[in-house]
Amino acid sequence: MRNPTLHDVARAAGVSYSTADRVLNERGGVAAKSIQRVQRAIQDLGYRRDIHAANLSRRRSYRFAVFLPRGDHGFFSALGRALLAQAEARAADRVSVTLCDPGQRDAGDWDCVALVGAESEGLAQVIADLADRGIPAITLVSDIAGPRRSYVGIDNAVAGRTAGRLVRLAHGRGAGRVLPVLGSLSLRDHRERLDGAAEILEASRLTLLPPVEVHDHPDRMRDALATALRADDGITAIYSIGAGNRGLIALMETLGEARPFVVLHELTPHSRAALERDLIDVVIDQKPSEEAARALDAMRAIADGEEPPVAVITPAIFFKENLPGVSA
Amino acid sequence: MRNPTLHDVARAAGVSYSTADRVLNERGGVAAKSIQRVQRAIQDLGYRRDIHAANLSRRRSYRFAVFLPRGDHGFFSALGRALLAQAEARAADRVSVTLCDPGQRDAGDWDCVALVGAESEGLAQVIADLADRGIPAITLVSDIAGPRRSYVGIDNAVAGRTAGRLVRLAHGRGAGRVLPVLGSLSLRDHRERLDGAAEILEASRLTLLPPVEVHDHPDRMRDALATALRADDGITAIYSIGAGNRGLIALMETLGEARPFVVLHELTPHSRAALERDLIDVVIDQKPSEEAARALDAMRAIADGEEPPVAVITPAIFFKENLPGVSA
DNA sequence: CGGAAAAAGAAATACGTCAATCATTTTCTT
DNA sequence: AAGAAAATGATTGACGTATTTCTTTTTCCG
Repeated sequence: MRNPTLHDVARAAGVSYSTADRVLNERGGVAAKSIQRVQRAIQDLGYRRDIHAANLSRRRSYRFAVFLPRGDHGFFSALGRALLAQAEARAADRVSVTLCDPGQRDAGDWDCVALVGAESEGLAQVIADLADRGIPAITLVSDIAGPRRSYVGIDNAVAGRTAGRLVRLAHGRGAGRVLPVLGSLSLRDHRERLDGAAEILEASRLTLLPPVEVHDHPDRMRDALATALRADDGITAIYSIGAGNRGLIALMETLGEARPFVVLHELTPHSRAALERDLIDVVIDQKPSEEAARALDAMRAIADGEEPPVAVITPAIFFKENLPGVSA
Repeated sequence: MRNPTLHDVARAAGVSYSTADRVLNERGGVAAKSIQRVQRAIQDLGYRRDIHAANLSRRRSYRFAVFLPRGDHGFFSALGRALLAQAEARAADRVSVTLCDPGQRDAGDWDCVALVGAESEGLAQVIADLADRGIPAITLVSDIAGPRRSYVGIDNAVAGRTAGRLVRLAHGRGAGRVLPVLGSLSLRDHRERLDGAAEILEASRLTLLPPVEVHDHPDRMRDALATALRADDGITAIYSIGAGNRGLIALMETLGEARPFVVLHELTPHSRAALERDLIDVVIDQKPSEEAARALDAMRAIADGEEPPVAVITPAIFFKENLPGVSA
């Protein structure tokens, strides 16, 4: 009943433990036919290396680095916190996470690193650098062009379509004008969300207005929105694609009952409070803690030489009515 | 830098390894003052037992049992599959899961068991029985009254409120009549969902009709719905709380464009296809695979003598537009 | 066939914990 | 103070794998 050990494999293959070990760990210096016999035995017995015993023996720990954009970019700081919390929770599994600054030259000896995919910056350089050093990498939040890598994050186009669907739902069969607000059109994720929303709104009686860029800044958000609403009193919905929602919320507070329907991203204490106070209608959340958990799962699998599980995170939709309790 | 071992603890406490071990594993026969010194050292050094080394040494495996209602009750069979899949994925962590029939007398030697909370059946008996044998238990899907246990599942009241919110959203400021369909009013989760939905609809211009009981049966579902729709042509929305949705979907197919707004539970191949074909509007999903994962997390923590993490699962909301890819 | 190289085997130590045994020391009883 | 009991210490061999060193056997080549 017990799982077979490498000793069992060796016995079944009719070779010594040493040889089985040499094959398993690809140490070389083994005749082709021995390799085959061992692999055959591994197959037959369904042998799987006991990864915990192996880790114990080689005193291995999982040293992961995550490069997050610096600054208090709401979602990224939440993700950073979630990653550290997850690492703490997995201390028993020998997982450690270090948050790094993407600007800085890195010379760490990592088992795997995670990067936030963004086209700007010298990211391609960093990746090439890592590849040179034989360090595997995954991307977070937003995938990146280039050699295929494992990706953990939400599908931004799906998020945008979800927003579009919610806006449509809120309008019933009626008409309306939807104002998209985003950080910048040069940000890939923002563009993807916008395109996703546009795709859904196209087929309806709703008009998607040209997007306003507010560079994720609350004050600009507030001013730009106030201006836009003054200029066009037919706006029935706002889709806030990026950050800076404190400004949006503050503005909604001044409008009272007559405010447009509002969809925004990321569940934060602010957006949560705004939902509860009926200042906004829907929050689409990327679930940083789930993303952190899946990212570590993927990195561990890669470090163990396994195939990382596919992990596309379905964004959560929160209304006032289904806010999670204290836990999340 | 390395984590302290029990040897380090013993040295720091000025006792032998044996004594430290006796304290750690509560083997008894240790003087009070030695106990204190060891515990002090554990504190000071921040010692944490290497659970993997421990498991290796005692050849431990996690033997879990899950009692699921028999029959092809859509969600439960999905949950069962998810549990087995999760167990397979955690084989490296020595996790094994056995699905059991709640009717049968059980004499297994489990490290932890999970039960579906339902008031009926001799469940209280089973739980008492387990307690006698010193086997810890958690509840799934629907919590149960009685001594506090760890619970993993969605909050059905929240799910119901979510459905209510979606129905309201779909009606804008307009009026409408909402028909709830459920398996039986005697099922706690169904009642909870209904109450949740009622709570949200109350404050609106929508009327919540008396619920129809269809006993989770597709044919009854279809007939009952057809009858109801014929009798009341003012029905603008249907909230299907339980199972048997194949019947609902088949009926919608015959109605064409004029069909009411439909919210139902559980993402299955059927409901998924119906979403894609615009036969229904929203699916609220309990995420069986996530529930399985969290359940195993909780069971493992309990078996390791740790505090199980709180895990209330926020139901996912699916439209046609945000259906997950192949993976989920 | 002889010698070198390649392949295979044997053995030991370690990782951190568990569990058991036996010897020794300390503490308690009366 | 003697003897019993309690507490402590010392030691050992697992668990399944990694890793190294050393020896022995096999294979290959000229």
